[in-house]
Amino acid sequence: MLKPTIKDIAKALNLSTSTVSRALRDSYEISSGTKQKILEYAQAVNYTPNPIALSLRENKSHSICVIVPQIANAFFSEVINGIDETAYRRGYHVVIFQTHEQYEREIRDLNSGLARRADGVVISLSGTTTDFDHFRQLQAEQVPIVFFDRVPPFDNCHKVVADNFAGAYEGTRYCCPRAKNGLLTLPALLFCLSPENGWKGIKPASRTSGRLWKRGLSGFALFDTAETLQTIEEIIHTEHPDSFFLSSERLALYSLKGIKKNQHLLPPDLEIIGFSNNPYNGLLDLPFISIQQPAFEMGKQAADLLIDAIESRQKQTSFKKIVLKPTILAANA
Amino acid sequence: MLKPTIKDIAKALNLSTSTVSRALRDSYEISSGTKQKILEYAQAVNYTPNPIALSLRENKSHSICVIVPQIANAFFSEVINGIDETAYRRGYHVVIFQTHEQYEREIRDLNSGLARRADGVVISLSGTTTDFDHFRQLQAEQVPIVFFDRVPPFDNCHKVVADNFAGAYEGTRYCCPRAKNGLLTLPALLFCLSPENGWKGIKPASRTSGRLWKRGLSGFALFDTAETLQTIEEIIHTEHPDSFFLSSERLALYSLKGIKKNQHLLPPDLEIIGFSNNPYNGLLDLPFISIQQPAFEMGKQAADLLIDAIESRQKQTSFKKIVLKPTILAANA
DNA sequence: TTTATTTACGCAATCGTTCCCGGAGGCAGT
DNA sequence: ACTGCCTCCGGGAACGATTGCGTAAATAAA
Repeated sequence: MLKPTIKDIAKALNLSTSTVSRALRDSYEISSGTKQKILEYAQAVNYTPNPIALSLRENKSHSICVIVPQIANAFFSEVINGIDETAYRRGYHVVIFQTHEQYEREIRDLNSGLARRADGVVISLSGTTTDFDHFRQLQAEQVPIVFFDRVPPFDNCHKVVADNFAGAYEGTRYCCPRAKNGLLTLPALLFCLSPENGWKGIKPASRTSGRLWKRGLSGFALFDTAETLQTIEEIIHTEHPDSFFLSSERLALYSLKGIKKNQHLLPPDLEIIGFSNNPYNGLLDLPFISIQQPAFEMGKQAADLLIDAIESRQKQTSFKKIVLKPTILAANA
Repeated sequence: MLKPTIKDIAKALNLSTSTVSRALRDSYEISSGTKQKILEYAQAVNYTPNPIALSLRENKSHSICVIVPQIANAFFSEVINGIDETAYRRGYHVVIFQTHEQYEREIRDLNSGLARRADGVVISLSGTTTDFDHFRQLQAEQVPIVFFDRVPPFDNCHKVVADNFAGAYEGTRYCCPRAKNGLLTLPALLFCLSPENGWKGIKPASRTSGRLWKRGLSGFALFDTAETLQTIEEIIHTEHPDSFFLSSERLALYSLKGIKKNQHLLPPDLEIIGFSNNPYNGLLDLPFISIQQPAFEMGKQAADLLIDAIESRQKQTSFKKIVLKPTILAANA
């Protein structure tokens, strides 16, 4: 049997749909006798309101659109977990989209999420997004939107980020004192970590210790796993670094593989530091000091911020930026 | 400005909504002149059909409901990735729910997913689900549903699983020949791996090598991370095993932490084997042989199976069971 | 008894779209 | 000229729910 509708109930009880609807919403206009009859019958046939009909009427879907570069990633999946936690608690559904680091898919995901009348968007920018007109557009249309982790370079929007400056600073301070031949970084994602914060986070620390800094390759080639591996191997062979700074989760994994494979070429007191939320970090065979972003908390706060924005009917004028502290996890801890 | 509707276009061009609708669907009943005018105008105002209205009319949402125990898990997030891949390709949206291993939430997730008129469900059972009436109910209501990995013990449903028998068999064969004091397993999830397969997978291997097998604790306490850690430490202190079989991703992580912490109590040629999809497995400081389930492929196939079922209008009478081969990843490979 | 007020419900529009009818006008065949 | 048949388009119901408005009956106030 198909899902019963209000019409079915009305017909069965010889009432009008308006009466049934009002009874179900416990309106004062309906006598308690009628109310009870309707409630009982609805219970009996297991009536549930059709949210699609409601969405159509109210132009609201009670769902939020979550757009991330990739789901299968320790950081993003934990953020999604946090978003889900809050959304579930506050009665929203979570619809997921992946950009696979592609600007074009970001646009398409955004369009298709909003075509479905998502009430708002939580997003972490794709690695190839350098143009932000599509977000300007959404802002003009008053679509509630919250950015997390990889955020756009302008201020009039809600943001939830980790304090990557502090993370990188503390992390490199931890690492540098023992670094001898320089610190090498693969800054593929640093522009996302925010250009002003990522490098600032590293630079002061490096000046403190007075070490040589050298950039590795930059750019998006490093999103490709094979290329990451190849790049790190090249660097190892030509530069013989004794320390590494790995600026993102995805980068970390394949860099570590490359380092492990060529470990015989590297000094025994090798230092590696990087952003990573992988839960296995404490169990690695490599001296990997990870800067762990508070992913779950970021997700929770981003969702709360978004739902607050959705539910406050008034036009957004002020914007929040929430900054959370990362934690440093020493190798083999 | 709000999204333009068919009605807006009709009004602007002095036509009826029927004509506009037909023109947009390229109906033969509309003259090419009119058609072109409508198409051009639609393009100009950036018209996109309202999928909610369509859903209401067709009683179809073009979205699939995905229910997993947890998102932030290397295995499940990769499965979701696979589901998303297929769903995106075939024009469906993915709505995610987590049970957190709770039967009650499984019921609620199922209800709320279907209340939103999801066209079908892809699900991996919660660890505390022992009763399957809710699925029987859905089957009676002809809701398309595909189970993966943790599947119910009856046959008349679609399933996508890894060949855990082969995985465990191969894995233990790999491991056992060198095991001396017996193999110890934490079978918390083995009932999910399917009672007949999980243990069968281990037993033949153990008989082959003639070793002693001993069960660790069973039950759901092991879903709790702190308790997993405590349990594994107890086992280490009392049993002094020289090998471990860890039957799930979540179990693996905390067991490994316990093993690492107490490594000094264990023999140097320790053997550990278990199901795990963590990408860092090859980089661990422990001799962990992981049985990797083809998570992405499982997700893809599950989604294809589901969408096929959704789109074949006829009542399902035969059911598919897809079995995929796991791969064994040697330690430090 | 008449009038005013409340109680308890029904009617119909609305959201955006599709699609079954029906119908006007043009053209050819008889 | 009459019938038949296309071509091209509009009217209106339907999907499921909510809600402003109207109104009958019941009750209260005069």
